[in-house]
Amino acid sequence: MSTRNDKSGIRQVAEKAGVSIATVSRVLNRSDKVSPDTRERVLRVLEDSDFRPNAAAKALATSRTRTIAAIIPTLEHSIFAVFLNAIEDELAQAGYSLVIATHGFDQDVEVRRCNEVLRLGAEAIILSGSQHKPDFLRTLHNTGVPCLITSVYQPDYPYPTYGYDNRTLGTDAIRYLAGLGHRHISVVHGPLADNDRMQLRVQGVRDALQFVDDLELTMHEASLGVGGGNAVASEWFARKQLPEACLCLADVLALGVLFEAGRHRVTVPDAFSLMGFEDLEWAAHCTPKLTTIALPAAEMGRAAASALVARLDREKPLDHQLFSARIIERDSTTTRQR
Amino acid sequence: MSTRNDKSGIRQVAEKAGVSIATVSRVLNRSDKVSPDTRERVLRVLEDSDFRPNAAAKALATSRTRTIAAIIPTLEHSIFAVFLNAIEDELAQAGYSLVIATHGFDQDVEVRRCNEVLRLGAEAIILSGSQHKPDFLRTLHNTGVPCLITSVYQPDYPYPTYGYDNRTLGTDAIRYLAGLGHRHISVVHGPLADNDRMQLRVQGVRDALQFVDDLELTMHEASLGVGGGNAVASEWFARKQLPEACLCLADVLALGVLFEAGRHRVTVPDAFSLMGFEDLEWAAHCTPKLTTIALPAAEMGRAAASALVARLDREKPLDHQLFSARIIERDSTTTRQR
DNA sequence: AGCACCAATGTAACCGGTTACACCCCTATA
DNA sequence: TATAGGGGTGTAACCGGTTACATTGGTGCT
Repeated sequence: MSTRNDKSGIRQVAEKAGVSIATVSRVLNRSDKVSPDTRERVLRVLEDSDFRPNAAAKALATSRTRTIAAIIPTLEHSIFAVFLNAIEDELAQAGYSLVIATHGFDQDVEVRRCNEVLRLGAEAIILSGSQHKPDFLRTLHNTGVPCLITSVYQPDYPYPTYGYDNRTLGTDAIRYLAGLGHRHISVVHGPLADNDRMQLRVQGVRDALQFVDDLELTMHEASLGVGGGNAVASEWFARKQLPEACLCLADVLALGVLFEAGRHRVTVPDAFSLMGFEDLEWAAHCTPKLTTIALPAAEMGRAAASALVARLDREKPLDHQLFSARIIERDSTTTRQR
Repeated sequence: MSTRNDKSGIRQVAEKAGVSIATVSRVLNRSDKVSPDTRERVLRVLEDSDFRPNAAAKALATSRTRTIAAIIPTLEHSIFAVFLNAIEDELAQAGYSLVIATHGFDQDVEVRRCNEVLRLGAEAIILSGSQHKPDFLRTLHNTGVPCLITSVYQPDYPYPTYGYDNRTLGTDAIRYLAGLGHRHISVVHGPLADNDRMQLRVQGVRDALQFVDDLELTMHEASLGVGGGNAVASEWFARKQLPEACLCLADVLALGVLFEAGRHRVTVPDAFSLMGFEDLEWAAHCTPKLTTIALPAAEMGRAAASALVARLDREKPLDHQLFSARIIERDSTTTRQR
């Protein structure tokens, strides 16, 4: 129940323990050359004086803040939440703190937010996606602050990427559906502006045209949410023209399509095969259970965090890393009955 | 393309502009007494020298970090993501940064994480729920760091709460269902341990017994996820005993119940009325559209953030604030046919 | 005894800003 | 003309740690 105005700093502790501030600092940090009994004495004082080291002072003296920033589009897509949760957990274990900044898919805001966290002292930056304001990455690189691009994997990219091969996965998804006998596939994707992950998936989908004969694709853009999926499917019902198969490039879109189908008393996969992308928590529990591509977001977050920690603590250079996503076959897809 | 080793600090800027560091600092902060032309000159130098003020130094000198921390159970429940997104946005506008720490519903971890962010220099803390480790709040209060309890509203609580009246909302939900003629209601809730919001809702549900005659409640605990809802409903189908109405104290649980019903070719609300709690994005888009209680999480986050900013910037004292949630009647509930 | 050496500890400079106070110079007033 | 007043600016102390270097005292060797 210490009263106010103790101003318990390292100097107060030093005085109480009858040693110099240097010794206290040494006890606080490396066990470096401090005699056992002195250490004991200092530790004892440290115990009951509620000393809380001033991070700003420490940061100023050492030029280390032990803070890493993640700059993401939004927290409201669960996939980012899962990703960040893993990062936060991993960083906490390594004694680092996470600062989160969101930009709402706006590249200008992203630059602004990045400058803010840099000013704040972030020692490393986790970015999402490879598409950024021109020069942004170069400028960032010039600051000397390590930076990791996540959610995409592009080994030829000038900065290290940790992520999935969104493009190939898009192709894989179509090939999978084609393998079930589907040739006319409706693809529902989210807004493409400022979202390169989505763009890559779409590109991958288009690539499939080269591999699959007689393939016909119909693209639909929808807002990234269950409502977006609803809207697209609702169109189909309005014109009474259902797809043979539907690939949604985000699980939430698939959920929207699924619900809309239910609203029209149409069941999946009887009426059409439905496939998602991401494998969010509910995908394994919906009806029918959703066939989708499992993105190991948590694993990626964990790896990104520990790579940056290794970079900062042990100078370990950053490299690209691919996280393999795989198709999870569940009940929402079926072979085409001819 | 500034080369390395510029070490652009306030002293370098001062030198380049031919003024003293005090003047640069003055230009950087309040417009306080600096002659227009001097300011102009300094600003010009500031322009092309990529000067980035050192936040640690500033924090050390001013004892201000302009950082606020939010300590929440997990990012993986969308409701928290929505909440944080709003906080982050609001803080960014006020020039504050948000540090996020999660504790995974573990009170000991919560204390630990709180100490970390405090050490890091958080000037205010946003907590979730009123249930914490004994003495935690008192100790926190003794540090002098303003703290806001969110997600609950308890005007008699010794620390300011910003939130909903979870208990009354629980009662309201049951009364609403009772009003539709339902008397035998199955209530599905998430784990109660270390989650007082859930406990309050359950308590509120029980309170309803005093207001509604012949009311019969059956409580079911489930893990907080779609899978949890599945499991509970699956039991009902296994023993072929469906509820007349089902209240899920979290939307995800309702989603699980809904999907399980679909799996057994049972439609809602024909077979039973289903009601959720939270109003997540998809609730307005599922089939049937879910009747639920809309928690204004974003509004609450925004208000919490700006209250703390007002407290820090203008000494405005914190108080309790109630956010009214209301029942959104949609299609998953119906009157009981006798 | 004298000396080298080393471990333990203290002193003080330093990190990069902020800001109290001193100072200078110019104008208004007596 | 002497003086007070005040705006603009600079000097230096300070924030609370870290750490290079100095200092001290003890041990082992010749």
